[in-house]
Parts: sequence; C-alpha cells; structure tokens
Amino acid sequence: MQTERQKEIIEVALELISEKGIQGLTIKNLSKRIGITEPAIYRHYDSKTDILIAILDHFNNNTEHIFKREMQNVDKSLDKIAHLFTKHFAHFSAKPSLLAVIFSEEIFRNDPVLIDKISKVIDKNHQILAEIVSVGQKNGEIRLDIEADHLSTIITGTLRLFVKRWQFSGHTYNLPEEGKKLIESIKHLIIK
Amino acid sequence: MQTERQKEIIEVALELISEKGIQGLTIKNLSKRIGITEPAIYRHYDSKTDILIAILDHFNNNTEHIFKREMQNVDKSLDKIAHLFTKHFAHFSAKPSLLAVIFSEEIFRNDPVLIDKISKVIDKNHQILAEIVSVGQKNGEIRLDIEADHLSTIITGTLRLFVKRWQFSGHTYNLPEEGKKLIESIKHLIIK
DNA sequence: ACAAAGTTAGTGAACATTAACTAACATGCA
DNA sequence: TGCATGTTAGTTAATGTTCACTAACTTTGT
Repeated sequence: MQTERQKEIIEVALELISEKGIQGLTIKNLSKRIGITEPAIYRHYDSKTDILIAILDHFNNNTEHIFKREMQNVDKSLDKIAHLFTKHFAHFSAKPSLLAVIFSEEIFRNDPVLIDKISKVIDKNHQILAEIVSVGQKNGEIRLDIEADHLSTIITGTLRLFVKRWQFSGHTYNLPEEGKKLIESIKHLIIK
Repeated sequence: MQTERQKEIIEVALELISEKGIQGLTIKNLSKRIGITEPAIYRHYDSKTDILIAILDHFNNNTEHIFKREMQNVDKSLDKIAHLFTKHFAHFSAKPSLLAVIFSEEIFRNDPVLIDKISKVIDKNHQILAEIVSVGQKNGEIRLDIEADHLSTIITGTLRLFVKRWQFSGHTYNLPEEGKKLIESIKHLIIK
C-alpha cells in the first residue's frame, strides 16, 4: 500500500509533468512544491525510476478498472465502446495531468523496465477493445467486413488523437461534450 | 541553405532521438558520433534550440511536399488518401528516425517557439486532409453522414497509432505491407 | 594571408543521489 | 511509571556526473 506522502509525491509528480513535460519532473521541483527537502523524497521512494514506475502503475490500475467494469456492466457491444469513450473523456477532463503522462510514452524511453511496462499496457488495452469488437461482430451489432483488430486500432487511434489535440489546444473546449459527437460518428462508422 | 555539416548534424540528431529519445540528444553524443568535438558543433548551429528548430523544419518541408504533391496528382479523393498513407508508410519505413520526432510533440515542450511551430504543423495537415475528404464527399465518393472534420481525425488518428505501434514493436514487421491492409479497411469504412 | 572549422581546457548550473545528523514519536521492559 | 531503544521523517552539506556553452588557440584549404 501507499502512504499519504507517497500518494502526495505521485500527485505532485503528475502535476509537474503535466505543466512542463517530463523535464519538469526533477527531485528538486518535486520536493520544493511539496515543501520538503530533496533528500526527504528518498525516504519514500528509493529512486526517481521508482517514482515513474508508481505513476505507471497508478495509471494502469485506473484504466484497467474502467475497462474491466465496462466489460461486465453493459451487454451491447456498441454501448460498451461508447461508455468506454465517455468514461475516458470524463476522466481526462477531471484530471488533465494524467494525459501528459499517458500519451507521452517517449518519456519513459530511458529505462527498459519502464518501456516494457508501458508496452504491455498499450497492448493489453488494444486486445480488450478488439475482444469487445469481436463479440459485437458475432452478435450482429458491428460490421463484419473489417477485422476486429483494425477496428480496434481505428477506435483507439481516433480517441488518442482527439484527446491529444484537446491537450494541445490548452483545454480550450469541452472534451466530454465534443467527444460525444465523435463517439456518435464512430458508432455510425462501425455499426452493421 | 544548409551546409553539408549542418545536414549531417540534423541527420545524426534524428538518429540519436530515434535511438534513445530526446534525452539521447546531447551535444556530447552528437559530436562524438560525428567525430568532432563539442564546441565544433557551435560552428554550425548557435544553440541546441536552433538544432531542434532545424529538425522541425526538415520534417515540415518533407510532409508538406508529400501532401501538396498528392493534392494535385491523383483526381479521386479515395486514391489521394490511400496514396497519402502509402507514401507516409514508405517514408517512415525508410527513415524510422523521423518517427521518434514526429510523434513526440512533448519533446519540444520546453520552448514556446518550438511548441508553436509543431502545433501549426499538426493543424495544417489536419486541415489539408479534411479538405481532401470534403471534396470526396462532394464528388460522391465518400459517405456524407459523418462530417469531414471527424473523418480526418479518424484517418489521421488511425495512421498515427498504427505507426506508433510499429515503432514500439521495434520495427519487427513490415510497415508498408501491413499498412496496405489497414488502408483497405479505412477505404471500406469511409466509402459511400 | 585569411577565413572556416577544428582543437583544448574550462565555465557555472542542474542533475540524482548519499552521508551524517536530529527531533519527535513509539515500543518494550524493570 | 519511567527509562532505554528503535523508528520515522525530516534536515544540511556534499558527492560525482552531465549538461549547454565559451574563450583562446591551432590547423587546413583556397
């Protein structure tokens, strides 16, 4: 389990990355914002890499939660996908700091441990979505002329670019609202 | 115009970013690989930021070329889009070093000049593609029930994620070949 | 002979991390 | 109860490394 201080460190680390990119995440900045000295950070995490790992785990648990719950709750595949989008938009809108981390895999390129971890996350999410699509195809909800794997790439790719553009705009428009329209377009696109 | 040495510096800089991410691009690494000393770099570029700007310009010129030529050559919109994909795949396959830069906008977060530059590039490309789609809709080639802007996001997002996944896999499969299949899927998706 | 392109040697700043120490609090035992 | 011991979470000071960049000098090609 995480202590209060550990949670605080992760939260502030996300803030810093969100504000200034990965280069803004230094032990100095981290400690300054929390209000303790640099070495004190090492009472809670052994190294900076451990902090980054904790961030990845944090994100991983979060989406895994969303994905898995969505798999069970609704029964129509199209609704599942729509819900997935909506949940993500709401999530990002409430906590934009996560965004800067999630869509910046290059950030973790230094460490082989980190790159392996994030690779697996991406792969897993892709496979879960492909599975949902595949079920939808068997149910007769989703078109069959395009393989589930491609549809999953199309859906995820669209989501990612859309959110990224929102991030780049400085969050100037309403993500969940505009996202709703995009979800409708995607539904039309993949429906049988 | 660029001197031979300047071209070499940009090329090697791309290599380094490709291999180790932005943190791999240091004046030391750069000079070592070229085979000169660090201060010699400053005979050719005034600062590291100037090198990053040159990289962005390099990329900008490249895609602008591809996009603009494609706008004129073929007359069917669907073929234009297919060609655009194919060209990009071939381009990235031949020069994977570009990839690490193009899809890593966070890299440039330090400098406001750089972030403004890359924002404009992304926006411009999106608009060009949206325009192609829009023409295709008027011609009766592309479905009308989804707005051109959304279709452009869907197409670009798919392309980006697909290429990114290839990059993440360590270029283990054939990008142009697998890409061809994805292009077919997208064609089916947006055709009227 | 002169300018371009290189060198050596160094700068100060930032980086993650460690060492040594301390105050406050908790635990165990006579 | 009260002292001894240990733990937690912080401090100051310093380590070695890497960073981008500079001043001053040398080589090289026209």
